[in-house]
Amino acid sequence: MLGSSYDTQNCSVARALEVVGERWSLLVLRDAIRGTRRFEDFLSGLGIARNVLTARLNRLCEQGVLKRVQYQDRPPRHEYHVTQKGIDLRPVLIGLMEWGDRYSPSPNGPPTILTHADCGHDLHPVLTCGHCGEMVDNAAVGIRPGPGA
Amino acid sequence: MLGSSYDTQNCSVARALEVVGERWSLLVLRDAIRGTRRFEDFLSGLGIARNVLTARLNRLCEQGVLKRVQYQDRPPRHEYHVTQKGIDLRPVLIGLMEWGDRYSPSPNGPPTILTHADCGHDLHPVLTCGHCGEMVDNAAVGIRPGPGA
DNA sequence: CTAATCAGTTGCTTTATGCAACTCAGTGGG
DNA sequence: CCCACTGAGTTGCATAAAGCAACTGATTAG
Repeated sequence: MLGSSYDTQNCSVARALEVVGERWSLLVLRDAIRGTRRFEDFLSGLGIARNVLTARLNRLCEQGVLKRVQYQDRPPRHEYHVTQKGIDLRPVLIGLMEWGDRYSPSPNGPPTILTHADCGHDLHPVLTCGHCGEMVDNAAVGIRPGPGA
Repeated sequence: MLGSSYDTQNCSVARALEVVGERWSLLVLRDAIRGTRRFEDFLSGLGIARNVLTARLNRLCEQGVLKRVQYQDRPPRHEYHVTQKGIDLRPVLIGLMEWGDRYSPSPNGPPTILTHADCGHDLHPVLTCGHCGEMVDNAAVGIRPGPGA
């Protein structure tokens, strides 16, 4: 990133954004989660510049969000596969998607709809408390300093 | 943002990132949600450059994520308050926070802990299906094109 | 009269990004 | 053999964004 990064901060959000906060990173990941694996496919799907795509893929691989896998020799070619670490960012992408749909909707309706395989319905995830299972509304969220504060 | 933005894409994630995808935007919002309201407080909390902070606050206000509120005349001064639109991004911030804590933990433990006022416990939110209420694991998420595709 | 505070603005330098052109290894056709 | 084509980059250059320090302007504090 730029000269001084977010590292003066002791914040988990900032640490996450160090990894995926650069321009295009989350969109590359979104495509990767959707199944895109090859350089040229990311390129045409995103409209990103080639050199920037190279940089993003390398960084995401370094950070373990993607993994480079060789799929042929002669000439050596590789694809980019999402790792568990990458998949675990899906809640963030889903959050952005729901928010984008609500506040900057596309004219004809949402371009992508998630489905829940377990119940077969369209998926609009909600945050629930991992402890009591209740839906978390924003007013009920408190913040307190943790041990690393 | 830069010359060609994400707008060649028909994607809700991209539209959301048009609004909050620039460097610092989400961190400004995080501080605003935590209660920061004044220019100098954002500045010292973030380590961002003054001119960049000006630009981010203006853009977030334009987009309705923050609202500029005058709190005195002579000299006229304003604070920045989070709107509902901004608060609705909290799931995204929470997602980044949980992911950052898991994969780039700070050495002494998480710096910030969320609490759930309704049950009194620490909050580790999980995504659940808005329809069937089951916890959504990533394997169960499907994607299909929506009407705006 | 001077210093301090808050909220910016201005000017200049360093990074990132965008874009087009080029490389390189191998494939397919004539 | 010669030529075009594909996939995955690399290089060079122009533009845009970010970082940094210094400056402005209104007002209150000493």
